[in-house]
Amino acid sequence: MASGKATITDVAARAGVSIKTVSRVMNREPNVRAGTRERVREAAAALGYEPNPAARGLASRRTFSLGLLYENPHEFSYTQRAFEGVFANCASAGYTLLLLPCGADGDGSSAADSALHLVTHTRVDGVILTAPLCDDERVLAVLRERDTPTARIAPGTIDGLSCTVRAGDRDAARAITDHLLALGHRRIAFIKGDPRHGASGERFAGYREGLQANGTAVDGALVAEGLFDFDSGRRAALGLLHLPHRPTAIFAANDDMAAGAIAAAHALGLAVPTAVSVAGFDDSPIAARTWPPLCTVRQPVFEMAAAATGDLIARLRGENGEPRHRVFDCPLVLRESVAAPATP
Amino acid sequence: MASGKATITDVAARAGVSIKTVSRVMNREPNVRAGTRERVREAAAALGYEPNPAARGLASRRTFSLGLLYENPHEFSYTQRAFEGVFANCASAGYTLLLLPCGADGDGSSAADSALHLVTHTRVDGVILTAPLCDDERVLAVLRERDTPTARIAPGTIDGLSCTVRAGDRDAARAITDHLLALGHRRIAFIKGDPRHGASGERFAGYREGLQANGTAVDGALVAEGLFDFDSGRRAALGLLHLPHRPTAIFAANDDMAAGAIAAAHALGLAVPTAVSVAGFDDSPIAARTWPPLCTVRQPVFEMAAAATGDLIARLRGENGEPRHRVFDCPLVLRESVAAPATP
DNA sequence: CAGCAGGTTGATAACGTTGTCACGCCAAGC
DNA sequence: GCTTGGCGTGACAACGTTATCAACCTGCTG
Repeated sequence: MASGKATITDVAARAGVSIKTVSRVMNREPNVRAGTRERVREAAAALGYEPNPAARGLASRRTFSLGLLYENPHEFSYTQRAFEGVFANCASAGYTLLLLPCGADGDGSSAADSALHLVTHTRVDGVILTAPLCDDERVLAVLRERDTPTARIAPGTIDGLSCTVRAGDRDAARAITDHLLALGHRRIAFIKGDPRHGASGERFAGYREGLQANGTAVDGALVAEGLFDFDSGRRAALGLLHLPHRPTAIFAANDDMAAGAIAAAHALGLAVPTAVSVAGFDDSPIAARTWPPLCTVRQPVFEMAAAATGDLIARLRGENGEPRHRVFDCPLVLRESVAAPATP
Repeated sequence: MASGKATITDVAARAGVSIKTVSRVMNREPNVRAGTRERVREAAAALGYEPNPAARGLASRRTFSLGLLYENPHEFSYTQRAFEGVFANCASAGYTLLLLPCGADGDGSSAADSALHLVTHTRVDGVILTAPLCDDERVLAVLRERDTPTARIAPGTIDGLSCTVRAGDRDAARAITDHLLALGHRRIAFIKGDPRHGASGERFAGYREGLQANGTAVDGALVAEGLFDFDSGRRAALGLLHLPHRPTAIFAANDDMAAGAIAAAHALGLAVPTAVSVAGFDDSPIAARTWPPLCTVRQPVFEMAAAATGDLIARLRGENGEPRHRVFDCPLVLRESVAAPATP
């Protein structure tokens, strides 16, 4: 049980085979007789043998590690959930995961630098990008130049080179809008997300589609700018709620901004949902912690991240030709922050 | 600029020196003439040379990577902030960071297994443990057995083997309690944290000390059990607020439970802070997102994690003999969820 | 019965660093 | 002038895998 010390040579000696055969067994390669395989397995177990990843990496020119590149402006829970999904699939596939936060100091070049550093210095086999990095041209250029297999989570556009996963943002935003309309709301405000995220445009499009399909005009005064963070949502909502003819419902493009909108309503003495309904997007942990709890759509971040990782690993193994592009449904989550408007 | 391809041999050839000298320059070793050093640097830059970490690891028996082992039950923001702190110091010291979530399925052995896997399979140079793993005897035993340098964040006890950082939990809890007492509260309830965390006991002790110093009896009926998560806080608060002679203030051992307490008060139609004050602990993002915003103490998680990492890396470099033990102050953060009690 | 195809195995050379040790060289001390 | 000792440098052997290719079986085919 002198584990951590045994090498492939020790295992080979104990099993009475060559090191190459041990290597074959450890890597599940075919063309090893069942009996031999068994002997090697026993020897490895008896010695507590674990292949040395550095030696493996040196000889095979692979690291069996993936890099998760992210920018961490506001959406910490999104990142965390994505991480869990990526990790789950990495671990089961024998890959190791490196996290690389990119400074979100607005200085876009630093993200590309980080990506470059990740690829050259750590030599990960593949990279997973989350929004908004997955639409950063400089980052993508660096990865393309190195032929680094890439998966992108929630990209704005799709290319033929990388696997992508995204939520059905437009449909989900449409579903929220339809729900509000069905309850009788007509003055529905929208707080946009960070324009650098591809999802922001899609969610806004879903909102507009819903209104138009209902024959309700889109009132520009009811559309506010936000950046996906709590405070931008709070400020946008304050503006909307100060309008002469204020909205009866506010739909924010994510939960953090919706939480800000609820705080704004409270600050103005407006009860939610009696005086104003508030809806969000994501079903992040904050959605269940506001008062009242937030009506939203559930974005399956864990599943999306896991799928992206699975597709990327399949790619690394050369298992599929064309990169996959998946779209995930976001079911409606009804909670108390939305109700029918008061009839004046 | 064929970077990602150049090896130490190419650099040596271009600079007209041996590979050993290149190695010396890249590792900042002494005894290289300034002119030689400069020539090597230029050659390396011209070729876009980056040392191959696998080869380095193989030859030096080090990986220049650290593992962050954590259990992720409820405190996702804590973990995230700790990660950022650890990463900041890793990156600047040239270390790579591996994250290893441990299944928090109550099955304690799995954490030890994860730790074992981390050390044997990935061969990290050192490990950082967050609470409550840093007090898990099996995990510690595994690491001790392998002589793996370790840093622990928020441990319950201190040993002579690992670096530790922790918050001044007792003093901070005392400060919150004193603040509530100074405002005139006498019936102050406490919601305990997860007993597996060393900090839970300390925070409770600070609460008791505060009451006793003030000559106020500790009423067992006002002490409720919690697990650091929102829902346990909500339930505990519901129980407390249903007491015949209910408390005028609730002090929860962390912010997530305090947010649950606020939700409970809302659900019962009790205004915060008019009818009941609520205080938390951590100053996590949720504290600024509740309504009203949460009075709490700021735990400098980023700084704590960064310090732990710095101490661990110093240790790996053989720079200090005895492991350091640091304690961080937690300043009071006054927000609107706490006010003087109503005078009946 | 020779020959051939394909499954099974092993010798040996990479892979790109660091560690060890030996070799010049030069200044200081006798 | 001859040691001595430290600095600067290089040759070469690790480090523990995977990759290449040849060799050896075995059972069939012609």
